[in-house]
Amino acid sequence: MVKKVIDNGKKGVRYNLVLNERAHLVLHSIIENYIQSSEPIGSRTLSKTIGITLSPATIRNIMSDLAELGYLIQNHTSAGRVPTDKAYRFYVNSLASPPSIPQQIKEKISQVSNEQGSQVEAILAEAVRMLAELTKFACVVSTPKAAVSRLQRIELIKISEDRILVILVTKAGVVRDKIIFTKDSQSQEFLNSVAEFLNDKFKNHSMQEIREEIHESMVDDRNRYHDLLAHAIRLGKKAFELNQPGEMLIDGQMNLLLDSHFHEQSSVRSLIDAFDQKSAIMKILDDSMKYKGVHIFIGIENDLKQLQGCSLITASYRNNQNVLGSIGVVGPTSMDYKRIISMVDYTAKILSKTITEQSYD
Amino acid sequence: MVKKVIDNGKKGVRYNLVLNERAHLVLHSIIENYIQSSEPIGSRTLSKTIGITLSPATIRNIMSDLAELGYLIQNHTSAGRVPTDKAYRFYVNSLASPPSIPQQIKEKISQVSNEQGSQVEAILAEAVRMLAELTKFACVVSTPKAAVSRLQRIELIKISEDRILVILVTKAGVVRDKIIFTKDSQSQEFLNSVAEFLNDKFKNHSMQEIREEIHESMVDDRNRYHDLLAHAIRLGKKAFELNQPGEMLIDGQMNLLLDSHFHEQSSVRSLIDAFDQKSAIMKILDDSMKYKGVHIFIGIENDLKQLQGCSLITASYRNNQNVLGSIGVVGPTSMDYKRIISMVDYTAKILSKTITEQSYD
DNA sequence: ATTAGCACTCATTGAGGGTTAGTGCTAATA
DNA sequence: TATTAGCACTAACCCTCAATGAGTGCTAAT
Repeated sequence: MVKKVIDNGKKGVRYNLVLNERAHLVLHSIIENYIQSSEPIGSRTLSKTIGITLSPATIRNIMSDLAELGYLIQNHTSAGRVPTDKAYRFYVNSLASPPSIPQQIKEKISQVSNEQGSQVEAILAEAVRMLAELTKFACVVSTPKAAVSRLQRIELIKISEDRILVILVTKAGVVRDKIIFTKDSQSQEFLNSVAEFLNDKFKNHSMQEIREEIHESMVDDRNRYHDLLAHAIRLGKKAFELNQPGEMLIDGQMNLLLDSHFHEQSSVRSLIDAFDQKSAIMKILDDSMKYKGVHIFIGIENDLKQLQGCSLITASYRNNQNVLGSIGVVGPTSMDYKRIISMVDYTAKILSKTITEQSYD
Repeated sequence: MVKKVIDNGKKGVRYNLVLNERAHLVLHSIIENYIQSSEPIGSRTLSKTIGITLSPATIRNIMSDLAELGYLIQNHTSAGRVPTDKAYRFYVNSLASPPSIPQQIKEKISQVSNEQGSQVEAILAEAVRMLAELTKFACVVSTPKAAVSRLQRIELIKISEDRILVILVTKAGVVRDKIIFTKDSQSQEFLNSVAEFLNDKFKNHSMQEIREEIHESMVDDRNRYHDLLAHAIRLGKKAFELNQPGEMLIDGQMNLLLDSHFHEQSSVRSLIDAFDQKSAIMKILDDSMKYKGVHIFIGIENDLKQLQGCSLITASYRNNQNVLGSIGVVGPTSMDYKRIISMVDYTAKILSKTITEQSYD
């Protein structure tokens, strides 16, 4: 491991692995140039576009240092330099929190579901589509986690002798339905009573809480002898368990295929598979819900192999009470971070606002 | 327009524009070769692979005739021949109704939702995904038309002072929900009565019928003075109107992009747009519901410009009572028709079987 | 009616050569 | 001592050109 010493500007004082201001500027400039052109940046080109006057030779020296420090690589001896993932990390860290965003884009994003009475899923679908259209990359959004969302109402509908359709409406405005089976057939009237009972008892509780409370009720022996209660517990257990794993909406996958960065590589196939499986990307979105504001995963930082040529930019959205989910953009590591970050950030904000307004409170 | 006369085999008798048996064989062979190799077929190659002994020169003569009749084209003078859309039409017409299908594939398709209690949408999603995986093309399926499906149950849920969540469960097993607005706030109890009234009156009626009956009730002045009835009619009108336009599920679009046939052309972008808009493809699926069994749209036969490089193979699925929707494959005109037709046909059959079993009757 | 033979066409491939954008190193310079 | 000019060197890119090969259409022989 080579440890290169670079002058930090102050005469006589030297630090290991610290770049001076000029080196920062050069690196910054290389990255922005590369993001624009997608072509290796040479010393000559750079000396023209960079603000200060600096000869190609000097730039070459600096570039050589940056390369040794792992910020740049050369594809072959006589080619320009290309930023590494480390360089992009440096770059995004140096960006001020969400860069400004053109008014025009703002207005476009704001159009996401100003229509009254849209369901949450529809709003999310529209948002992810809009974001894909604006960014020209693939976009994903996770639907509100069932576990944290609060019950608005439950309905039990008898659809055949042994099947009951359960409909759960959450405060966040999501409707979920599933079918459960019973051995002993119940009348619709009885089911209505059971549903009413569950509504009374669990309205405004989170799914997580409900599951726990039901579990507690089950261990309490006394409840067994109360017919309605016993059925309510038994059906409730089935109704609230295993609320299907968090869903994810995807849009604009096509954009990636048409993007020259991916077109060249043969790794397209595996990238698509990653999207098909969903679970891995879902995990990243879940992760990102922990962070406040925009969060960025760059290339190699992704656990998932197939995503290592990509960067993910995510932001969580929420209603009054909870963080509900996360929206994100998947693109090449050399994407225009400033632009995309501001879009993701703003979209998440609009999403939060819209969903809060539509909440059933 | 040249009218070529070809010997039909019987000495001395000649018909206009009728191919003799040998010409049929040659055309058939060219098409099957081309489907396999995707490369222009030359006379030499063909004379080797075709069953009967026929010199390249003879084949050249026949090919020349076929070209004049519009079954083959040459990209340039010294290239082999390529089948036209007309040739594919000839080919599929000559195929016996659904070709046989390997047991292995059969079993795979049969796995589509043997899981109990799946919702129709989930079954369709699984079927379309399976078909995309097997065919390696893009696949689409239209969800059951709301208009023809019969009401199993309606629920009205008050979610805020001015919003009511309507849930419609159809016999076909589809759950639809939407939000309607009211000016005058009603209690949940009252909504329950209204729902009960609507259930009594309209259960087993098709959406189409219900809309008509409601319309009739509205013009009957006497109903205005009955409070429950008046509300039921008013809410019912909103609840049953404009059941969102038929949905369509898509899977495997990526397969098209990775397919060499499309990769070459620059028309990929417009094809994607066609999928994004959905409406045009939806229309074709709707069309195809009229036909019994498999139906095939080849290249130029498609009204939609963007689809003219493609063939669509569709088959409708149904339950006991109605044709519900249509499932289809979109691929290049040079697809392996035998293989795809059998798969689409079998998938539609399995789909019909599964959905009939899951129907709420 | 069929086929062998021949001249011709055109896409594809690979080699050679010039051009260009880039590098690293060294010596001169401010 | 930091910066820069100069120079030799590299490798991708592009152009041209010739050889190759799969294919054709036409004509004459079978």
